[in-house]
Amino acid sequence: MARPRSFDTDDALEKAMHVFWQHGYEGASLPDLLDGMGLTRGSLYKAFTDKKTLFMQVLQRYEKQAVQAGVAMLSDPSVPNGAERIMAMFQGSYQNVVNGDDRGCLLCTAAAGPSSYDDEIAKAVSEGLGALRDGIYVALGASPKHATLNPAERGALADMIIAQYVGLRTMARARIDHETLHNIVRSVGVMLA
Amino acid sequence: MARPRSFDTDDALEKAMHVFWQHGYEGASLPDLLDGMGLTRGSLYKAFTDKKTLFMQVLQRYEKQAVQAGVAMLSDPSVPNGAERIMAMFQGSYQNVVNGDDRGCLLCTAAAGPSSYDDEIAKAVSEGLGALRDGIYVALGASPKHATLNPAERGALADMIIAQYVGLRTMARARIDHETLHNIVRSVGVMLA
DNA sequence: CGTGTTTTGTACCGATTGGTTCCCTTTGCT
DNA sequence: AGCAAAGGGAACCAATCGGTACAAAACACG
Repeated sequence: MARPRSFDTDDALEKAMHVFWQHGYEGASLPDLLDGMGLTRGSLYKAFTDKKTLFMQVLQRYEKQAVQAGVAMLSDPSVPNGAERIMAMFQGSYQNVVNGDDRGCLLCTAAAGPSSYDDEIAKAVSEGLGALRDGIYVALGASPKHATLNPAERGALADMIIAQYVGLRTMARARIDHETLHNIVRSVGVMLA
Repeated sequence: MARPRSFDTDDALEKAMHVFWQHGYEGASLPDLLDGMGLTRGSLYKAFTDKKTLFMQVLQRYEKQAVQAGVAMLSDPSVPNGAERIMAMFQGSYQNVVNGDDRGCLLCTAAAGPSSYDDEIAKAVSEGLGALRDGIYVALGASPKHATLNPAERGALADMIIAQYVGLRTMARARIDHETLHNIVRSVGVMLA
């Protein structure tokens, strides 16, 4: 019927995700996105409506990708002890920093930023963190030490662990020294052991 | 010698702090600050050089005020059990939210924002959180259950608790539902008990 | 090989950003 | 009274913000 798109939408979205991941929602300017995605204004607006809509799609993608990866790790049956799965998640976050990636977590950055005034973003962030929390809840069920907790207590514990996770990744983004970050992970391990 | 200032510098700084607290560093525009501080561009730039310098002074003020208040609470001898002091800090943060203040913690917001690319801000944030961490460390020393920990373990535990604190306040800013926030505080209590 | 439809690139838009400059007023001190 | 120093207000600045308009280019289909 007409001229086909010369770029892959999914690929462009992936690139946009990395731009937002690094600069945050407000910190990512149109030129930043254009550069990172490798396309021009006309194409971006035709394909993604506007910056906010693009960010919402990026958030959705991040959830489907990073969050689901975390949830998968948290319900990995090849690690029988759920507490160890949770530890693996924290250690993975720390490893990211050691490997030079101190962008933190896109969701956590958005939580401190646009979530405070934009209801849509707040809702998406809340859902993403909620999914992670549920994954932790499941993992706790596979931990001998915590499986005996009643659901309310176990849920509250999952909420607390999510808070630790948000704290860790936010502090990583702030480039807090590695030793402190390592201590956090280590102490989480002690707490769950 | 010359005309004296018609506004109180300290008072203006206090007002600037609240503007930054609500909007974050990047989110606070000059007009926002001018309105909130009740002065004009000329006066602001003459007294505070520029936005960044103003923010650094605000950060310093926040440390001298909010952080020191937290540290004071954490070393309050009228509460003999240090763990209870830590709990009081978490409960205070939750109470803020219940009372309608969901601005979170200025330091935590800065951690997720400009700290990622501005070394000066990162340093100030790191120092502020460090002071709070040291306060927690001291409080743990006054907790029967934790005083026996060796210094390294106790320090690592303090680091972990700071991460929980950053997480809690960041999630508060993202307007996560009160029940979840309450669960976090409650579970911290269970953990420390 | 047109023709119609869509993408693409660019020029452009008004609004807003942080920051400067200027002039006038107000003050303190001699 | 008069001078020097500083404050206050507003006009002004270039740069950048997110977003739009439009013409040219590229493809699918008859």
